[in-house]
Amino acid sequence: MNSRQIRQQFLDFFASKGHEIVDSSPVVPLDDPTLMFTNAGMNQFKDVFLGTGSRPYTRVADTQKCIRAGGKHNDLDDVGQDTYHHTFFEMLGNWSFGDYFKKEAIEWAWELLTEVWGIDKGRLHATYFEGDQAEGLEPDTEAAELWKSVTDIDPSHVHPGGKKDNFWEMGETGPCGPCSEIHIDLTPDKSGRGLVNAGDPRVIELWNLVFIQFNRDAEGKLTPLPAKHVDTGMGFERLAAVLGGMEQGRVDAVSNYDTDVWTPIFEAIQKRTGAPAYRGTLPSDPSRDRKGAESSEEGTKGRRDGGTKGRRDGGTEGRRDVGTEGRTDEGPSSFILHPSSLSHEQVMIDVSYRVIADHVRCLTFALTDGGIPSNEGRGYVLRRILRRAVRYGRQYMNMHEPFMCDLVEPVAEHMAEVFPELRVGPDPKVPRDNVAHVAELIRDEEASFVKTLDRGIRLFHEAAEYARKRHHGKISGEDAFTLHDTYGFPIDLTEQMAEEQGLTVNFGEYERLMEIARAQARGVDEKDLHKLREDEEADRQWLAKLAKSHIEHIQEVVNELFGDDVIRQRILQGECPDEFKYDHWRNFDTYLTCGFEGVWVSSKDSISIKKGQGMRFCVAATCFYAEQGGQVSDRGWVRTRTGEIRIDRVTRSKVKLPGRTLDLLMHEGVVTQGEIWPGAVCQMGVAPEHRVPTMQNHTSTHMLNWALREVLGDHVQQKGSLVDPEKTRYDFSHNKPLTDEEVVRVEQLVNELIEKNLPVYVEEVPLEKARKIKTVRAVFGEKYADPVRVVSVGADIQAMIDRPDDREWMKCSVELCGGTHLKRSSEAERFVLILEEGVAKGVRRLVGITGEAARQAEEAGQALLAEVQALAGKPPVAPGGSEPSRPDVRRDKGAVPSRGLSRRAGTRTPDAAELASRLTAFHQKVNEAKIPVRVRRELQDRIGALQKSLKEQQKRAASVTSDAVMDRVSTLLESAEEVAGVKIVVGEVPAARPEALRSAIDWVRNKTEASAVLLATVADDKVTLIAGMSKAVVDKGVGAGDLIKEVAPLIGGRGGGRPDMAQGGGNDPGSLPNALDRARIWISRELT
RNA sequence: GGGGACGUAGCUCAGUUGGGAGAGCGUCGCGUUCGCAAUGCGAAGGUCGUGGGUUCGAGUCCCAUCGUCUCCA
Repeated sequence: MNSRQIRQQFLDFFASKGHEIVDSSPVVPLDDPTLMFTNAGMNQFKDVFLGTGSRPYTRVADTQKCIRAGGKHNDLDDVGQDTYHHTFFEMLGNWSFGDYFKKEAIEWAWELLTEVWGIDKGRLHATYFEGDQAEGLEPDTEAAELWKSVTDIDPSHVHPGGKKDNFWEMGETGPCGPCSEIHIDLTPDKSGRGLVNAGDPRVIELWNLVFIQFNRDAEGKLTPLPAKHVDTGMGFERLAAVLGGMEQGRVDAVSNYDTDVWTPIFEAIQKRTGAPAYRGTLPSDPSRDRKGAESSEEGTKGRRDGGTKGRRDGGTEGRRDVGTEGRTDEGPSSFILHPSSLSHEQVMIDVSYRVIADHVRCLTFALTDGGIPSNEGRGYVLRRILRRAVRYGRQYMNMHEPFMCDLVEPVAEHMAEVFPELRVGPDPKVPRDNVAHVAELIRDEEASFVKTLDRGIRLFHEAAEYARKRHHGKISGEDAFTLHDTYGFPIDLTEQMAEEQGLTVNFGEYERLMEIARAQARGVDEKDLHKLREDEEADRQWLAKLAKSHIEHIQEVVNELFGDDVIRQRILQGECPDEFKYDHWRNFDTYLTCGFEGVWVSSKDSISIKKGQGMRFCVAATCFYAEQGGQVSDRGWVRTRTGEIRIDRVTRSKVKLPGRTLDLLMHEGVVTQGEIWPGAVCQMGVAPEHRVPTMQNHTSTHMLNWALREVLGDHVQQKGSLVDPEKTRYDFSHNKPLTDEEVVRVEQLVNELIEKNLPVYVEEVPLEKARKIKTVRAVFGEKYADPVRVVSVGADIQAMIDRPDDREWMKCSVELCGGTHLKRSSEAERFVLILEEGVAKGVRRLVGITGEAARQAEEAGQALLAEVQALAGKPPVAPGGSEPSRPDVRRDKGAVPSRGLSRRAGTRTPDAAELASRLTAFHQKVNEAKIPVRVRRELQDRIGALQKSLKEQQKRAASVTSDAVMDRVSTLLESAEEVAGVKIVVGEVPAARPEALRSAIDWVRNKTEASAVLLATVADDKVTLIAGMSKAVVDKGVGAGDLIKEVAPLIGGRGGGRPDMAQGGGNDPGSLPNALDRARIWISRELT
């Protein structure tokens, strides 16, 4: 029986019991940011258990892709060390939503295990919840009795279990209940009954049946649920191993890796790496050996049994390892094998097989479902998983080039039949060559990890050098920590490399630092989290109170206000109908129930909220749009007989009441006139200056989305969007910047739709039908209501439903959307893209504006274009452009500087300087301006060109001023005084850049045997001094730095530098002549 | 969410109380050679991520911001 059959038999079995068989939900839950990865079968049904969602069926079963890494359940460090930890696995499960309960769950589990799969009943044990006094929970005798009555289990195989193992909770609050686990005894003689729940690998849990029957509230109190649910989970890989082991008669040595779930992947690994074949050996005691494994805290769960289970087949004794005998506590020899023919390296090769196979499966599924390796969050977990595998491959299989990417295809080949998304990607409507896509992502990651490793190796050598010379051959814990913390160099690699060089690592110190760092991150985190929880809790309680009061009060008045029976009924249920937001948003009569200003105010309290005070309140029904689906909430006003409120924001808050959950629409605002009494009839309206541009932007977002796919291709997927009155911001998958042509084309297509004055169709349609329409855009991972609202620009929705496959619809924007839209496309007036940028690898962001704002952006763009034209139109005439070439003084040190240009030089420099500053200012202006992308790009090109030509001018100007300086300096040199064989060159020179002065000094020093030079220039009332001394002068003890220190104070400044070259300055040009005189005197005195 | 590091030439990087922006590779030019490889000489190439601040003077110090890497949760 192969694994494929086992999976199918499970599904078939529950189908035969009336279960709907559904697909696994994506393993990367893009729509649930609180959850890193799907880590249990029930994840996709969470809303059902919480009472916030429902399904068209009450019995369901599936095999769910799960990842346990990085979150609360983190098995990453254990993978490879034993036979049963995985980062990725399948969870088989069956559920009942208020349908069957304990009896059937137990009966069917027993039937499947014993009758369908024929597991020896003598090996099966069941546990039930023994009760908990502190919680006031009774033992689950119901389950215990059922085991004995509906199955033929040996009654002595039914064991009680404590809260830890037999009471399941989703979180700190919420649905929970007792559970009953089925364990299997793998001891050869079936003697394992004492080992149930003892954490012994010989008796392991196979299937967990959870009976959800309570709800835990914020105070920790448990109340029975009206609808009781069943939630079960059975690890597929483990099941396959157990069934396989029984079939082959080696129950005492089952390993998850010895099944056909893994063998094809192992074969692919061997083929790709050329490593010796997998032999199934295990490290004797992984927790004692950090080699090749992440360091881990002592006593990590699941480690205690590491060496007791070996694989034994084909009679080869060497494949077994023995856990305890001869164990040493240090050094590389702590893997003890029996017989001793297998070395540490050979064992690590087997560990590597398991690590690589597990991780490549995990990555293939995660990346397929939309995960991307990155440096934070779940992406970072994926990166770490990849790196862990790559490191094992590198260390033990000698793979120094990307290889993980080549294993994606074998995984797909093996599993795509069950999970077709491995071939075509997560969205069958947008098929892609997923294997190539995933392999490419992995290849990139592998390549960049090699970079990180190389950098780490370099730093390691520095640390090793220091250790050898100064630290008795011991790499300090601090260095090891820095290598790990800052440069991501794994500690075990540091240790291994140290060992190779005969060095050791101060591991204790490293761990101490690591612990401090950990505690720091956690401490802060916990504090924040605590605060957040408290705030949330306070708010939650307030909302619950408000909701209760709202419902009570609304009963009394609803009849006076709403004639429509259906709507009245909904209001009475506590719902706040808000469909009025689409068509009646300008003016709407409703009823305001509760208010808030620091304290909670009930509708019946005779307390009013006065002018200037803020409030949050509910209404019977509303015409306001609440924040949702990327569109911001409306703003507007509410008026009662006594006062007026300005509404700034409307949010949707879930409130849990006994037995149900309410979606409260909370209006937030400030009283602007009079006072407001809770419980008043009121009139409300949305501010059109806020709403209209928002609608323009939202409808344009849809047209943009469509245009992008037209221009760029079908790979364009929405990655996020934000619509407010100012703009629409749209993130989408695309791996390179849009070209100028693409930007123009996209904008043009949208504007064409606007000009066509197309009607915008809106209709509520059954989800199933809506999804069938060709071209309909749904956001991947998003959950939609049923029926769903379909919004189309230009295509009649009924016609689309009638002919969903018609290619005609590809020419139209069709989306599932609950937002507010225009009636006709022309109301958007005009569409302009004002930003195009990258926001993450493979994701671009566009920002568009419409209507009046778009027009203004166009105008601003044209104005700037005119401005740049003006800047370019009258560039200062380049001086000396047509002059005959001059000797370059810096190159030709002996040349006499040419004369005759000095008069011009001083006057030309400011022109270039002015243009430079104007250009900088203009650049700044362009950066801040709200202008079309295409205009911005053109402006940037123009600015770049101007900067280039400006630079050339400046260069020419600089060479002119340096000529002027050289003129002056050569005059100074001719008339220079000589003291003790040293030419003293001191004087003021024309304004020039410091570089020109320095090269002039170099020129003098080269020209003379020995010289002391001090040059000064004045610009903008500031004096710059530069001094230089020949080596001979420095040798005499006369330093340039000393000279500057002597002179600079005289002109009200300071300075300093090295003996051979120094700079200084001041802001008193008036006293410069005096200062220069003093300099000459000082130099002469120092020389004699 | 919290911590650390890094942004300098096309690439890889150096730049030490704040005082002349550098190296190697690559590119280009000129030699040596029948030609190639090899090699000699020479040159071009930099808003030191961006914006403020301190200073006579900032790649270097301070603040902010963007980007990249990395550890922890």
